[in-house]
Amino acid sequence: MTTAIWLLKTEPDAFSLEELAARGDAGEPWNGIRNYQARNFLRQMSVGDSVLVYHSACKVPGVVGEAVVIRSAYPDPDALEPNSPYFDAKSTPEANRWSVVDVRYVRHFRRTVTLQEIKKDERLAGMALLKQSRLSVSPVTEKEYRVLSSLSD
DNA sequence: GCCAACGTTGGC
DNA sequence: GCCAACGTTGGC
Repeated sequence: MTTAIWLLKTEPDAFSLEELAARGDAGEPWNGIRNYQARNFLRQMSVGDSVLVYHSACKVPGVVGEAVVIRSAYPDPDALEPNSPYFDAKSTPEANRWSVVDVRYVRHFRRTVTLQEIKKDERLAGMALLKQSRLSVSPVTEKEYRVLSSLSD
């Protein structure tokens, strides 16, 4: 099957692309997704899918680089952990509502493609990121990916 | 820090 | 099943 491309948002104050880079080959579980639409996209991800990493709620929001899916969706253990900020009282080991995928760092873009630039570029006008600004996991088309990559050089 | 957008919850 | 109240996201 062909590999898909996704955009994942993260607040760099909480977890940045730099921190993902520091995890090396082990990668990191992309946890804490607590929105059904975002979760459903997580569940569609396959090993090898590309991930664009977007920094939100920061000085210059935008796409900062790239990662890759190294483990497809599995139940999010944090949902069952009472001390976790992501604890969900309605989830049980038998019926965990939430999923997580593991991702590994690939590269930083030479330069950040800012939200401002994305909004200005009519080739990116269809991006799910713009249509649903609060969605933290969204699909990216091949064409959008090519435009974003070229803007990052 | 403000506030618009929008998802979730819960009473009825 | 509707919808008001509430909470969260995230740009600015």
